[in-house]
Amino acid sequence: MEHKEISKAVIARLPRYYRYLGELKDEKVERVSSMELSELMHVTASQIRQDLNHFGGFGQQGYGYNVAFLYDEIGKILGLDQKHHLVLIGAGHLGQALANYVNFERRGFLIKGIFDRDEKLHGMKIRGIEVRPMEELEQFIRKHDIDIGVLTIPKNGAIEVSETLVRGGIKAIWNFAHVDLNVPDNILVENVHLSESLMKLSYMIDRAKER
Amino acid sequence: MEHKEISKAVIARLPRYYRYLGELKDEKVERVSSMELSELMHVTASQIRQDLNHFGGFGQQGYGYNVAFLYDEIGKILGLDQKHHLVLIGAGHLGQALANYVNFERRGFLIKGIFDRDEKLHGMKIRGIEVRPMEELEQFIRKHDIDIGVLTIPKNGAIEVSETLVRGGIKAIWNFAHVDLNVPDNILVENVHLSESLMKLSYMIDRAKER
DNA sequence: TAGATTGTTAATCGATTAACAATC
DNA sequence: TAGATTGTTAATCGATTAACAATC
Repeated sequence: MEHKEISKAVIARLPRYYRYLGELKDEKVERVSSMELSELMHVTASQIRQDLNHFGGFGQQGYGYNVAFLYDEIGKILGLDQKHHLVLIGAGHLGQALANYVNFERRGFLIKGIFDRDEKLHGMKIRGIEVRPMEELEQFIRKHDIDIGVLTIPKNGAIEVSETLVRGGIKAIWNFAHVDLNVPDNILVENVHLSESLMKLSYMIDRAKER
Repeated sequence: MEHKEISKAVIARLPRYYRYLGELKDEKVERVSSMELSELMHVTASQIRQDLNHFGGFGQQGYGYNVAFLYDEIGKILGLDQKHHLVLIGAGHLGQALANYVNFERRGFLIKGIFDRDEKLHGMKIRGIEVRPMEELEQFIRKHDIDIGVLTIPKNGAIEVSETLVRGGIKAIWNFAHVDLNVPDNILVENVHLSESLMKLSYMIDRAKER
């Protein structure tokens, strides 16, 4: 599959297509046209076709798209046909929320280890996974071939832990700490800054009021 | 303050400016130029100036921007000088993570009530806030002048609860459930779809591999 | 005043939408 | 075959970057 730098905007829309197609598939819908999908998702049919064509022709003229096929193809594009090994750093509520979220596992994201600074938590099990001390983190990544580190710790420790993750050979960091990590270029970072999301909402509320 | 439809992209960047300015302020930095900030944040100086000028001239030629002043101004734009009243629906791990996050409160986001379907949780207190039954939700919103409903429940219940929130007179919904809510136009929705965020990361990992 | 740096206009770049020929 | 709908090119729209005059 060739690809000449697909824009972030396109990629950001793929999971949403995937979700809608999954729902259609569950409803046993066999085919869908870009126009039907467009009405369902409130985006233009043109955008759907344009987006999908970045990855090759999944549809068929006069017919539309086969739901199950397109669902699988987008899944492959998103790498959901592969297993990813994660470690979770920070066994607080947020960490536990993620660890308990069954759907991640269903999509191939397997939490292999959980780490926390607090020794009172060590040995405790969350969904069968033991909480380990930070000292073991670097070794653990190496030994268990971990792809993704999930940072659910306060921002103070985040930078230091991100360096440990990098030393261990992680490929990507899913960062919930409210800092921008400064990692080498080949390490991928996806930030989830919840307070920034809330501030956006706050902005919108105040504007809406004025009208 | 006039404003002619400021784009979402600009607004999405404001909280990040706010964060960096807060840090500079804590370090007792008095002034900052768009170029200094640009290097710190890895964005163009041009973009910073362009963004800020949507809201009026906060800087001064030959000087730059006063950190404390700009911090406050952006805070006001984001509505952080005002109190917002929230209710949290879903007292699971994610809900508890949010309820325990002190910084929200510091920024004026006050959790007034927590609701859950599970009656075993009723009466339990999270950071001093009692968990209440869903039946009381609509009344509670009206009575306590609630702005924002936070949905930290599985997607099955989310649509129904969002309707209750709307009936109660909520202004905005911070939605962590993996569905798109279909609410009236005047209700604002900010989605946090964690699994979609993780899928983006997965996509990037698989691309990086191929090179 | 001279130097620095903003505010703002103009140029570029990229993403979205529209249109339509290709084709199932 | 005729009708439908894609794949794809072209047109539009918007966002980012560059440039520079205004001004502190």
